[in-house]
Amino acid sequence: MTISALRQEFILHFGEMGSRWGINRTVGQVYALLFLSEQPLCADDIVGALGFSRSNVSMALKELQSWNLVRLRHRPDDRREFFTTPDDLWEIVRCLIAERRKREIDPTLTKLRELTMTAPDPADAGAHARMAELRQLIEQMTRFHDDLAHMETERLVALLNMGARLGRIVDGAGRLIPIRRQKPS
Amino acid sequence: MTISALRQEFILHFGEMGSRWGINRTVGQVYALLFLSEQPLCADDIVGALGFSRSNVSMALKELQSWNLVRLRHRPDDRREFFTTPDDLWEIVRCLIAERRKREIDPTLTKLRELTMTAPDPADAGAHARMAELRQLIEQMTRFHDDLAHMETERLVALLNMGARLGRIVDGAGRLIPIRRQKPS
DNA sequence: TGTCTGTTTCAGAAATTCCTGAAACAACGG
DNA sequence: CCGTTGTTTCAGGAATTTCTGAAACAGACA
Repeated sequence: MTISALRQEFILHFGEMGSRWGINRTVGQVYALLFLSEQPLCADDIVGALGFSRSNVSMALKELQSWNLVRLRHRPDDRREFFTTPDDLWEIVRCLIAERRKREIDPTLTKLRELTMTAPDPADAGAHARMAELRQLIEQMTRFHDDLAHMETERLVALLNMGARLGRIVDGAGRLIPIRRQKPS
Repeated sequence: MTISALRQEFILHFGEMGSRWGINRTVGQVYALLFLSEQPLCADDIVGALGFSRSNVSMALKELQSWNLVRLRHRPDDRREFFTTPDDLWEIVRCLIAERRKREIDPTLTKLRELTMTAPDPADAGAHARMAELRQLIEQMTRFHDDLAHMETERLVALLNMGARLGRIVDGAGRLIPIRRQKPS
């Protein structure tokens, strides 16, 4: 399979960024390929397009599935598995945030709870307090994320687009300020 | 230097999580140590506490400085450099978000702009459109982040604490709904 | 200038992660 | 039961990243 220069460059970029994003080159490239592809692709399509080994592609697909970043499709009279990415980009963003939280935040929160739930040894009072403070902050942020995660995309996007205007609904002391309907968009 | 079991466990955890967070074990441990420490520490203190080589610690400190996660201190009549983490956790969160954006998002945004600014070759229309869509979404999110980054912490925390109630200020179609002052906290 | 105290750089050793090809496995149809 | 088609596992080689010790560097001061 041959790939246009435009696609090629996008795919290579995702491969390079992969390590910064906590995935590897193969996973990055496979994802980029699927993201751009109009039709679902099977593992061998990907091997043909990117030139990785079959097993490497298999691993990459498994990894992407564990991230919930690809959807599995089947065709009638075809035993092969075909893969796509969700069309809705916001769904992708939600997945990314949820997975990163699961991998990068939750384990630390668990550890912090474990470490701060026991009574503080006086000699460690400072460290204990600092951990408790961190734990509290992370809990506050994850609670907020839980709230947003349940919200419909339209509402989220509306909030997003309010941008700086959001700040106007609370005063400097964090109290709610009554607002009036703005110009309807 | 000897370290209590509580601190030890926190530090080791940060070391292990380091790779998931895009830093390495040394950097993670050094950061954790500084985070817990009541006084500023110099490089040799860190070597003594963690047992890494002097040069490794030097590299780690440089890396932390590039992330803006540590502050440099000097003592009168002492040429050594001492390091601390900011006391304000929200300042740390801001740094983290800003730096991750710079490393993980901005390069991709640049690449997407580069790839989508040229007219689409008809054969690539699909891929071009998908990239444009992604670019637009990222621009929307970074614009939002820019807005929030300028906001004072009190306001941000207030918004954070509103959580799900935030959703009530926009209706399903994304239009602003007038709200009344809630019970003053 | 020489030495003392501290930081930085760098080549290569050590450790880790990534990738491959081969073999094992699994499901299906004849 | 066997062959066909597809997926998964795994040992080990390749590549990358991390870490170290030694040497270079930089500034202060006698």
